[in-house]
Amino acid sequence: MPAEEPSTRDKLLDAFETLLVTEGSRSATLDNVAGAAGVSKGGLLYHFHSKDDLVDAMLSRMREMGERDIAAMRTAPQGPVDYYLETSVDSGSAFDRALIAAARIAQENDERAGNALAALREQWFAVLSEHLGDEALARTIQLIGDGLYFDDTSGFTHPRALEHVRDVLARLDF
Amino acid sequence: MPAEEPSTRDKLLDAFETLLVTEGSRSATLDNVAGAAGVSKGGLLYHFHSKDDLVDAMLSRMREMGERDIAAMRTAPQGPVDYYLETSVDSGSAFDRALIAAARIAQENDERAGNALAALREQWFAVLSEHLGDEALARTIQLIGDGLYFDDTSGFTHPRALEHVRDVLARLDF
DNA sequence: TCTACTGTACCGTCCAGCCGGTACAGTGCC
DNA sequence: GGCACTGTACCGGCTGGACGGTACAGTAGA
Repeated sequence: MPAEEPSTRDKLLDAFETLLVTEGSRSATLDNVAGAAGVSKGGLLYHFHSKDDLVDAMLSRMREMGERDIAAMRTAPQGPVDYYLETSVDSGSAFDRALIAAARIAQENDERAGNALAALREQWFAVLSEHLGDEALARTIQLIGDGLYFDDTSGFTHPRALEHVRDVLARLDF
Repeated sequence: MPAEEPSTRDKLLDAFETLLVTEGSRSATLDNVAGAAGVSKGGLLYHFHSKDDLVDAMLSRMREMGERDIAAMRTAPQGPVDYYLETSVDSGSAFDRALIAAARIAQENDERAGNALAALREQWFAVLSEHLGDEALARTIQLIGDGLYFDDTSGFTHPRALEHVRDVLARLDF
């Protein structure tokens, strides 16, 4: 089937996230978001009554994707650890973009974004910890995942980072 | 000797960093920075001709602290690995604050900040890699450090994170 | 007719940067 | 010592533009 054209509402959320990720929160203005989505400012404010509304909607969409991600992690054929690490290297997926966007919002002292991210992190940790039966190792792997994320979002990505991590983790044979 | 009162110039840089770290780049306006430093906006602009100037000065100060940090890491009694991990858990030091502030600036697509951070990271990696003689392990440890940083700056800190990392690294007996 | 917009015209506030001024500690010179 | 002047450190009012948000009239398609 042909890829369905996303709704204007989703295009606006996509544009908001993309601006946050690629240019930071100062560039994510209503005018810029509307422009990037190919919509007028009036059109944006038709769908979202305020910037806060836009943030809420973005976080809701992220939570939904988060639930699907946790489920996928639990049932991943390569196991949760490898699934987690792989998806921590920014694949450019919609979920990754949403996560980074939420982190940007959280940095501006936004509790909603902070809480949403914290909740997700707890779930990831729970799956890792449950699977490994080793809290220290689960914590360490989550830290490595955080590092991979941080590097990607800061432009410090090393092409062989994931390979190196796998190499080291293999020595621990858990 | 009594603690010397920092110069107005340094107070302004401190205030700029603190605002970036605690409230994000949107709050780090010239008015807010001046106010937080107990100076008028005119006073701020006497010392720094523009916001760009303020960023340049902040990065210069960070680079100086960075050189001292790399030197300290090389000669640390507990070894560079532990030194690196310990200082990755935000101690609230001036250097930590500068690093986080620079990361915030870098997120707004600022090449100067991005390059300054990248240069520092290369040096940290070089010391780790040299000391360990193991690129994969050095990379992994740097990722863990990045994760510790990311968590701290995002409010996700786990009190026993460092302890857990030490536990896992001990199993690798390098 | 209803939904989903466009486009324009605003408003009040915030923001970066500019500029005229003030205070005051020196410094050179008669 | 007295005067003229310089440089440093700062104040605070102002401007032009950006920003979030409001209001509303119009329109194209289902």
